[in-house]
Amino acid sequence: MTKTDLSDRSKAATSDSIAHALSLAIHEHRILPGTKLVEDELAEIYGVSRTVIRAALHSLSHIQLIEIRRNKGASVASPSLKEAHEVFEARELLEPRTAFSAAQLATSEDIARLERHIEDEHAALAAADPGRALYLSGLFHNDIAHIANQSTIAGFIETLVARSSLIIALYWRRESALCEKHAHHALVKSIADGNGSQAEELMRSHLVDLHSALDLKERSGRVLSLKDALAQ
Amino acid sequence: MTKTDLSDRSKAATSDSIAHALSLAIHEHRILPGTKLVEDELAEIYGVSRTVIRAALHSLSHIQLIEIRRNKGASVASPSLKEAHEVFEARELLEPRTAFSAAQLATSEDIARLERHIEDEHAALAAADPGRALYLSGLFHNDIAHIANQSTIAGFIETLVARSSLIIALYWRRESALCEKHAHHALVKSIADGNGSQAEELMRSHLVDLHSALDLKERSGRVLSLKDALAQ
DNA sequence: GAACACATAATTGTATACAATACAAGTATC
DNA sequence: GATACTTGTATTGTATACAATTATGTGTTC
Repeated sequence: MTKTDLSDRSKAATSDSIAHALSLAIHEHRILPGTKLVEDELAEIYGVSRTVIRAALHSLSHIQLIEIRRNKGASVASPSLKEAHEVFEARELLEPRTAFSAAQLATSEDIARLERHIEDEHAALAAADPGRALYLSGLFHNDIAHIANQSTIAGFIETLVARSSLIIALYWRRESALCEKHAHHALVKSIADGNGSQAEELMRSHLVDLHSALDLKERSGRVLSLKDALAQ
Repeated sequence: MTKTDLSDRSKAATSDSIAHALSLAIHEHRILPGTKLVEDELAEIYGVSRTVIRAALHSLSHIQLIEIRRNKGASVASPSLKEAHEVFEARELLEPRTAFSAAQLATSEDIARLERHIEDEHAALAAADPGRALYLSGLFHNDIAHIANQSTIAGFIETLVARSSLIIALYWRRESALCEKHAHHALVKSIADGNGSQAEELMRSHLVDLHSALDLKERSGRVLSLKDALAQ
């Protein structure tokens, strides 16, 4: 795949589309924590000027997916262990509530979408694409927050899920992610049944489960070249 | 006060300092919801190019203090009534928890700072500067979140407090803000006593109180000229 | 060979120029 | 007189040029 393919892919890349593409790449662990994001390099990759790259990078820094240090540039954030715990504590505070509300508000359409997420996630795992599975699993949580019709809290959860992806890249312990599938399935079932307090409790235990699957050890963190990582 | 005074005030204005100045002006209701923020105008006021103004505006838009619409520019956000309720619901979910933790972690230094906030707020009210009093009251809440040593959640609360200021500008019903002073005093006392569950409960009822002081009616919303509003 | 100073390159920060878009006012046409 | 069209102005979007800062490499000295 050539450079032209990248820059012409979507006719004119906006800062939003670039931020989204980078975010996706980070979510899917194609770009790992610590990777330097050089403006010129990205500008050439996406076929725009540094101006729009800078806007995209600033967006991502506001949700703490990347870190910008003055005169030093941007790199993919690597949350400390304290931050990692904080993120999951915040999720344990917010998400059980959204699961409760979602159970009361979900339409059959919502349920279908949630089930589709689970299927897609399963397919990604089957296709040996754990990065994509992780991304889809995040979408699942975001979707529940949106079903709960609390866009403010949903926004917070979105950033927490995004940072969770970084945290998982750094501190994940378990090998198999299959544990999640059951949890998500059970959650959807209780939401479909309109059983709010059960959904709340399932979400809480699911998050505690994820939280406890983190470990102190730092991951190796080999870093791909930017161009390869973004050439999807 | 001349234009030069403004642009030379802090030698070289950075996008951060400008974002902070604008944020303060919005907090203190010197700039009201709906006000258009024109880049050229701000660039001249602060003596920098549009480039740095744009960065500042984007920061503020990420915490939803202002709204940027493509090719339409920025204006101070005016949250809908639904958003207003959401913000306070989110605060009712997060802040009682931080109050609880703060009660367990606060040092005597922290307590002193909280008491100083209350005094400053009282002084601002006495000086017939309700905007500043509101800002200081927000700082009080942010401070508690920081004392709780949960920087992730503290960040969320900061944005919620900021948006609360917009909401109060639009939907405030009561005349006197004195009700708050007692609530804040009692909160500090229970935090100083290390009584977590009492602090938690006081915070919850304080927020419910604030929430219930909102009303449907829209406020008049006369808008100052930008230059006057920012010439402090 | 290690530590330092200095020159050079790479990268980010800011200002400015120009292009694209939106808004308003006026003009023509029916 | 109402509507559609055109033109002009204000404002934002993007690219580029240059300044400021940081990183890198090379020699020199001990």
